[in-house]
Amino acid sequence: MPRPRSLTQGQIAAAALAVIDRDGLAALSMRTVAGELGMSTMALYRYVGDRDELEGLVVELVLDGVDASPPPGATWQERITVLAGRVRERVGAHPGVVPLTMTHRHRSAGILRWSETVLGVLAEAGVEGPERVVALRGLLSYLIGAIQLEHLGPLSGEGTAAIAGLPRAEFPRMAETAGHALLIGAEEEFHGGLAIVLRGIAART
Amino acid sequence: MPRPRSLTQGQIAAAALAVIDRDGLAALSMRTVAGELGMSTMALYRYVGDRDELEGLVVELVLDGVDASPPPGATWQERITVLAGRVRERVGAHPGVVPLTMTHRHRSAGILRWSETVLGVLAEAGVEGPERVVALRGLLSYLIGAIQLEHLGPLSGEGTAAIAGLPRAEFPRMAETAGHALLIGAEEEFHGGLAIVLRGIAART
DNA sequence: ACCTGAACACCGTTCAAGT
DNA sequence: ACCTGAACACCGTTCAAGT
Repeated sequence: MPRPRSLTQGQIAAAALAVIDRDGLAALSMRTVAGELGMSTMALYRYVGDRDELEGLVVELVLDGVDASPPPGATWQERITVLAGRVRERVGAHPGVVPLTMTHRHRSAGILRWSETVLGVLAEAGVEGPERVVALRGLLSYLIGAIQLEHLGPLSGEGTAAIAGLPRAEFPRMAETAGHALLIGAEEEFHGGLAIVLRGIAART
Repeated sequence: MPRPRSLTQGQIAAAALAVIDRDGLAALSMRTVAGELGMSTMALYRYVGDRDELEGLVVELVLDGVDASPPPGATWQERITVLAGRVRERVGAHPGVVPLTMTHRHRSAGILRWSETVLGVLAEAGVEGPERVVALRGLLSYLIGAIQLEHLGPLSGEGTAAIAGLPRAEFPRMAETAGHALLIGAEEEFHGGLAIVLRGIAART
């Protein structure tokens, strides 16, 4: 652990995030971040152990920006929806960091506070014990998958193009489904899937 | 597109997968794969356009191994559970490729056949039209998130350690939940979350 | 025609040297 | 004490040359 002087770890993270937002994740390197800060490459190592830690700081910066305060909403379903939407919007504002969020997610105190709030709402819904663990992890799994699907899935329409070119005889349902898929926006899709998970939590045996 | 002679793209993919399985994803490079095949680095470019395409071939090799045939099961829920389990097992057998599956998923014809089968089961369940699109994407989102959480989440217990060290006063629910989480295995967690999604699909309005 | 090695422009990181 | 640039061991990929 180095002892920062002229800069804070937060400023390092902000510079790295600026590089990612402007030039994409592929452009992130110790050299580009140092350049963004107007310092030598090696000076970075005074604030950060290695590249992995730098990535962790970026994820922390993004996820700490997620509002973890008790959400509005008449029902617990509405409140969870607000909470899930906050993560989706925050991460969606920095799509370049999406591939980093999975591996470095645990470093954010903000996302832990967010999880605490989610657990509180689940408790209000009457979900207790191990059932609540499964509900939280299920919710988290959906959230992670949905956000990745939204931002890394199509890759400039390559996926939908592949499906469109499928032989109808062999893939009758996929062809039919592709037609419907065009009518559904990302927002609607996300909330439709989330509604499934929420109904599943509500309809517990 | 080069014209392979002595080797097929499948053999290239198998060599790359062998490197990943043995030494991890970080060890994957054009040089190590070429070495695995006993050929010069540049000879690889006769079979593959670039590194990105090589990664795509590996994902294809893994996902094409997913059985897409009509699954056994008395109810549609059981049949979807079997289908989801096949993906989880196949990917879980090669955890190093997990980070690659998201970006290259669309290249696999096997996963398209799998999706076709899933859509067929959803149709048997009476899920139709845009609702079926949302159900498939929701299921896929859960599957992606759950598999990633299982294989990239803790990172050698770092995550659970972070949660265990949380101040109880500020995170009462997380502390309580962490205790329950220890009692639940990965298998149970996966199927518990999947059951939530399936109940949500069944309980549609 | 197929394959090769040298070379180029990048990486992350180490280390000895500067102030 | 803090910061620097050269250097090392890697990358992916280009290209001219070999058979």
